[in-house]
Amino acid sequence: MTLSTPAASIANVAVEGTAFHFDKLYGYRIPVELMGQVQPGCRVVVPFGMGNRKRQGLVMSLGETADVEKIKPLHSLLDEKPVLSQELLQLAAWLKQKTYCTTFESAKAMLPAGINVNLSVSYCAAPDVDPEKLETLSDDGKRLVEMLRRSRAMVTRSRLLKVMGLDEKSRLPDELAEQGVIMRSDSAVRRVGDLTVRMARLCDPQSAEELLSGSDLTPKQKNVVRFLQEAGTASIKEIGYFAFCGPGVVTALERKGVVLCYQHQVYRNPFRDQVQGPASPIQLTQSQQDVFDRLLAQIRAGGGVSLLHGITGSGKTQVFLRLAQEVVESGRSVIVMVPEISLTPQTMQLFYTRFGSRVAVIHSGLSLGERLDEWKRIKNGEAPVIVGTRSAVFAPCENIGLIIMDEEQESSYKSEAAPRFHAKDVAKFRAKWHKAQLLLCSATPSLTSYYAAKQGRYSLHQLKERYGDAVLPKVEIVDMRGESPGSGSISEALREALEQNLEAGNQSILLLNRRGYNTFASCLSCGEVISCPYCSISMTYHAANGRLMCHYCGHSQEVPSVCPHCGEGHIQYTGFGTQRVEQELQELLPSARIVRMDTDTTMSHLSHESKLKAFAQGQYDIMIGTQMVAKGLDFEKVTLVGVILADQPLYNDDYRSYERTFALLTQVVGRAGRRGTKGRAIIQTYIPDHPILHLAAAQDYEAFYETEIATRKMMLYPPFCDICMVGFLGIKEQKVADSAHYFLQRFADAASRDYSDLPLQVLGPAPASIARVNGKYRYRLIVKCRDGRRFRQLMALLLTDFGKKREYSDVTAFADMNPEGIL
DNA sequence: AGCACGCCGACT
DNA sequence: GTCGGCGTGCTC
Repeated sequence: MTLSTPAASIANVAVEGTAFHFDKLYGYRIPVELMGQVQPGCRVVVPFGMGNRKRQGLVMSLGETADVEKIKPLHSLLDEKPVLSQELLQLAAWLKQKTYCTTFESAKAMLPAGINVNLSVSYCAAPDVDPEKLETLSDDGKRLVEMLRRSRAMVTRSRLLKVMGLDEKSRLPDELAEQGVIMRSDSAVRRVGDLTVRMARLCDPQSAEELLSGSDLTPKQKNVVRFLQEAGTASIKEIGYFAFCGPGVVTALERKGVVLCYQHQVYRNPFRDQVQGPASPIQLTQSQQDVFDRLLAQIRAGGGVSLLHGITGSGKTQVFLRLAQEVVESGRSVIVMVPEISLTPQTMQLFYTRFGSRVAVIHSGLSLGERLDEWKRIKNGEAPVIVGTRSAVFAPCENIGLIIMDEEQESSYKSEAAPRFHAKDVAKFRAKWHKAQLLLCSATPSLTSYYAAKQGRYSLHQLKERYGDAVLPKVEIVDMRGESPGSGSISEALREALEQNLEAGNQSILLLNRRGYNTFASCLSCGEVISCPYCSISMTYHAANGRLMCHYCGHSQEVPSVCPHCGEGHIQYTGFGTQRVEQELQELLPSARIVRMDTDTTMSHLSHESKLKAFAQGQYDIMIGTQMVAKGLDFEKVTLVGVILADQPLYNDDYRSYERTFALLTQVVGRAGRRGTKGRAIIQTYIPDHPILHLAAAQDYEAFYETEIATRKMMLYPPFCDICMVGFLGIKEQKVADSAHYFLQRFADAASRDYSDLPLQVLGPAPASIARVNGKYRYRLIVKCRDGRRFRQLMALLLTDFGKKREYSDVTAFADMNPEGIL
């Protein structure tokens, strides 16, 4: 007989709500009753910290341990089947390393929000409490116990505190629970339930006649039996409808053992208004066919990363569809990512026509329930084609053959909240795991991707001809300095072109860059611009609700009648809003039917979609709007595109502003004249000599790339380095600034000692360009570096140290690798 | 972050 | 002498 303690089975758990500096896997003993059921990828509830508060966790792995002493048991198991596969668990661990978040945060990004549980705490009165003990309680305590006794049921913590008028952080209920006068219970409540339907059938169809002739059943019950005899099986709802009875009758029959009821899970259907049309065979042009052949060969040879550079209108989508078809036929899944929600319905439609219900869609516009259902369909292998935005990259597929990322340069593929990942990196991880193909596509690839392709790290494919007989539009640059002052935002040349186009019965698109076109409210007397009380940014006037809104925190307020600064004068709106341009345009062309597309009005995505549809059907002549008009679907009758002012984006103090401007102009210009007719594009600007405008006008990506890559190399910007932004966030500005300096100090120390081998360059700390958001001050540090293992080790160390620093406990620090927009 | 433990001052 | 401040350390 040995004296050593037997090793216990433990689960290594990623716990929710840990901070980065104490995030690790915590070991929990698996209680006997859960033995064999707890698997990696299952969610659990665990006691955490000295208070043993219940927290959600995710089992990352199983193991054994000898020191049974300090280990706690799991509280409960939330999933019978793992919700994350081994692959996604590994991905979660990798994301933590790569993006400096907690393991649970990584995992959370992979799960549909609806699967999440709310760990709620509730209380009820304890039975048989010694009345003497009650006497010792505080007044609030007595009141609380009395209240719980009266309600005689479980009361949630939040409701209890509200009714009692206590603070959210009050410890009173827990203290009372410790004293045993009330009882506490932690339970996990699913936020969204499965949508199930109660179905019924006869237990024994043979005996139906017997039952009908007998007198055991009431007339209504006999009706139900008669109906089920014919129908076989039906939902309770259907029975109610056809047998003319309420659900109670069926329940009674169930009790008598006549019918059998069961739950049937149905999926909510986000395709409600999609039509599965006739799928005509895809005809590829010669160059499309060449690209297709090469990509297919690559997929069959075990995958890799490739970049498809196809000019606008070259029919990339046709190639996607054919590839997807091949991959699905070989029994593997396809993930198709698009940058914006407003593009999902159109892409979905294309795929839906071909693959029907085997397509699943994932984006933030779906309800929680819909997302949950789509997630399940994918997990059950019912939907091998997934179309969606950034989060679709985490689709729970088992066997991926192809991942397509359309418009790969788009900033929406980068997450700006923890986990701060880029979907491209995640896609690379998954493609490698599955030996799948990652296909990046764009008419204007990011410099980084094109560089990688030129270096031979990605295979490069080009589509240089427009599809069909479409030709590239003729582009004119209009010098706005030549326009008579006060004539508004539309030049004579543009007005004329719009008029001609209108008379010819063709459609036009006008692009406004959002920046610089906000409508500010300012005071005529003192000139003060009204700004958000929580953020250092001007408020924008919204005609839709007649209020001022802050684009950063969403705060909205009435337009003040007197200036809050000088106390008098009149408030006036300045700037050119989309509304303003629309109005101006309407005056110039009274007969034109104009539709406006705004990204920032509080319109639902549904109305975006219907507006796009109406425009496509020719119900409008001119569409005017921000960025998103550049990315809509193909409008056949659009032959003129106007860019109201192409200056603003060039002045952004971001190293990528040229890249973005070039991409935007190329895209919007490409909208003109897609079939047959030669299109025309007019770019208005105050800086007509700027080379970027001419490169965009010429649609010459190659030349743009060459000039831009030279600058990047000289100035040391990506792809020649990585940029790591360290952000500091807190209420007290001085504290935030101090903490940033402290961090820099520690950083410099490490860089000159243990990490002197790393090539590093640090800028800052400086207040972020929007120094205050939501009442919190922000400072940032920019680090030029190489995102490698050593650097990540250093950054993780520094963040961990910072987290432990008590002095700066009210400042949060985070790192964001290659952020889009440097705040 | 959130909670318990522990070592000093103000107070019944 | 005790209640309660918040500085310090830990979270299986």
